[in-house]
Amino acid sequence: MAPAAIGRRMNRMRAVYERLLDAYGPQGWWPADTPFEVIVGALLMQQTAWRNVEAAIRDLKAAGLFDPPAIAAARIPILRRHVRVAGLFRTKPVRLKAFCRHLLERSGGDLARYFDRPIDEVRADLLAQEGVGPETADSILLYAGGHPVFVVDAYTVRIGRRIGWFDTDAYETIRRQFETHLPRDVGVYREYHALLVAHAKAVCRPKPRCAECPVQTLCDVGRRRARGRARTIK
DNA sequence: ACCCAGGTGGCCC
DNA sequence: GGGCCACATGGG
Repeated sequence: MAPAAIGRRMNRMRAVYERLLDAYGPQGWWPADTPFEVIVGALLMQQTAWRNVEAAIRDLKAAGLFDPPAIAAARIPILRRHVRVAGLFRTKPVRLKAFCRHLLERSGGDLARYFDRPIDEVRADLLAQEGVGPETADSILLYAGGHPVFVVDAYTVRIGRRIGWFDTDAYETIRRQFETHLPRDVGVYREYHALLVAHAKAVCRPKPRCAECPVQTLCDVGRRRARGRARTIK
């Protein structure tokens, strides 16, 4: 794409960011006290309402099971009891425990040390863990490790498609698009992703509530797509 | 009684 | 590369 076109796309992505920020305010994500809590939340969150993840985290804390050594040493039936509320209870406890064991082996459970490598190396290491796909890996990198990667989730895909920014759900394609057109800034990446989630929960639902949409800019762009002017950026 | 939730891994072609 | 499926609880 020509530099001028990249510039226009960049301006539009930043304009939408400003609109979202005006509409919903700073989200201050990720909602966690420590990097480790980000990791636990990311592993339990998959395909589950956040409310239930919070309950599971509270339960684990109350049981004294909230650091890598404790979880790595816990028996699966015990872990299962505490995370059951987060669903998928046959896989999540096993993956959580295995991940903590890996953290211990890799860096003695020291997360600062774990993340202190080139992004690509940490990302590959995360993706090699059972139950860690691209979104979970990038959530951990961005919100726990402070690495500048843009997180793509189902909400990002839904909103982006409706706006007409892309016509695909290919994770890497969409991630590259955001990272290409935004400044490489951890703060912006964190806030943008959180704002997209806020927007999806508020009005950009499976059945959109466009009449109540406080971010008219998005609707304007959406109308362009409705007239067949959408373009997928390669 | 549905549908949905901040996915992932295992299939298949 | 893409499409479909099971996984499991809890809330609307």
